[in-house]
Amino acid sequence: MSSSSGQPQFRYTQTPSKVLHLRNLPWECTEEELVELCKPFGKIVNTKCNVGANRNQAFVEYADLNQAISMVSYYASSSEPAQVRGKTVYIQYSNRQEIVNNKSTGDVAGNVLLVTIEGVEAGDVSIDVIHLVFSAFGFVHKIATFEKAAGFQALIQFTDAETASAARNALDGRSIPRYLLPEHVASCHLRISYSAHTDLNIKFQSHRSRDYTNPYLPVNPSAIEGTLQPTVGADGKKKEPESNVLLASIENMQYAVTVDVLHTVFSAFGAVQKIAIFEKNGGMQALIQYPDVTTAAVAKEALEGHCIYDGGYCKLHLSYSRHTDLNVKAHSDKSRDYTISDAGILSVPQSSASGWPSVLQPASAVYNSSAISDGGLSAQPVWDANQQGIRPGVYNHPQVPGAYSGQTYGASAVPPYSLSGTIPSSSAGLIQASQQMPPYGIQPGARQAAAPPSAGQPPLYF
DNA sequence: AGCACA
Repeated sequence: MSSSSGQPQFRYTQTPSKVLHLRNLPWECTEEELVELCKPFGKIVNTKCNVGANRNQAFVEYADLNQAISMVSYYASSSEPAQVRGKTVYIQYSNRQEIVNNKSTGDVAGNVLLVTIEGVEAGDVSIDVIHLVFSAFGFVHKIATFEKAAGFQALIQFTDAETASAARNALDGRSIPRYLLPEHVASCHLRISYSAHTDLNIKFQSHRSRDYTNPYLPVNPSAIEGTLQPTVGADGKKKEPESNVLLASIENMQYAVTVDVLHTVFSAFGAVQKIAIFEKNGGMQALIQYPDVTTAAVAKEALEGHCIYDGGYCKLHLSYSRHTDLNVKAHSDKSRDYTISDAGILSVPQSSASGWPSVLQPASAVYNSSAISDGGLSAQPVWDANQQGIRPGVYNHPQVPGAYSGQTYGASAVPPYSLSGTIPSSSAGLIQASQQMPPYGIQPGARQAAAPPSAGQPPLYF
């Protein structure tokens, strides 16, 4: 019904409030960054960030209404939009007059944690992965997982409330390391509270529940991975069926990744037919279509976990798409169809039979970061298409023990509790040291908005 | 890019 009183306010008729509503924040935005953005305009008395389905909204409450007004009016007339990590932030008055923070109300510490694993489906995170992550804090007695409206959840029973709270404090708001997750999962944040339970009643060992105190508990036959379950590898990761189309998610995207950049990178393995870029979960993803599965598999194998840019920037995570033929605009800033263009567009050499790219840079340049650090203004191109330096050795050992490489975690006694809400801090160093991808001579973002950090502007993540 | 569910 069309009520006149309870009607949501129209965009341009919002009454000022000392609470501001900020949208389009990066999902990993911290309270500090929020305060940094807002404090020039007045005293901030309260914040609430990572709000909304995508965790990309926030609220900021000023001490005084005029301070909120000054921020809104400043950015209303500013030529530079409000930004956090390069993303334009949209600011408006909240339709509420104060931030309601119910921080852990009635949340009594117990020995059982209720963990909501956000952004994943039940099949994405195995119970073994959950066990691995939480075992770092003490003996995990029992785990029960289930799906609710809130998403995929798990009850995790520890010996006592002290252990449980240690796990909660360390892991709440953080993310399960990527290497423990299927490649298509962009982010996976843990929201942890205490359960009212003290002892879980686990009936069967199954893919949904586990009792580690009772090895004699029967295995539920109906709960064993059956025909409807996705193919699961030995490491418990879901395996997508192979495809000629790769899904790339790009982590730590400090520089603009354009269609052209992706084309350069992925063409090293064969003719790229189509590319489409889109936003998902606040991050960037792209679909890259090859003519065949084999080429896609080679590209996936070679590029997975590698970074487009030196220094851990624009790290690629690849999985097989369900698509086989993309329907994209022939030429836009977010997509390209190379199959219908003029002859000669497929100028990049086909991949050799060995599968190794033929356009790679000599290894000496692998650690040459000039393309980035001098702002892309380097006089000599870092990469020359005519220079056919192939160094397979570089690619034969892209992984280093302990790196986030997907196979080594089982051996590692210490889980990477760099499990940061943003980028695993240890990850950057590993990449820099060993997991680098050759710089394909890409000039970042064609010198557009996303200029690389200059000397006076250090990268954010170090 | 569009208002918080603990």
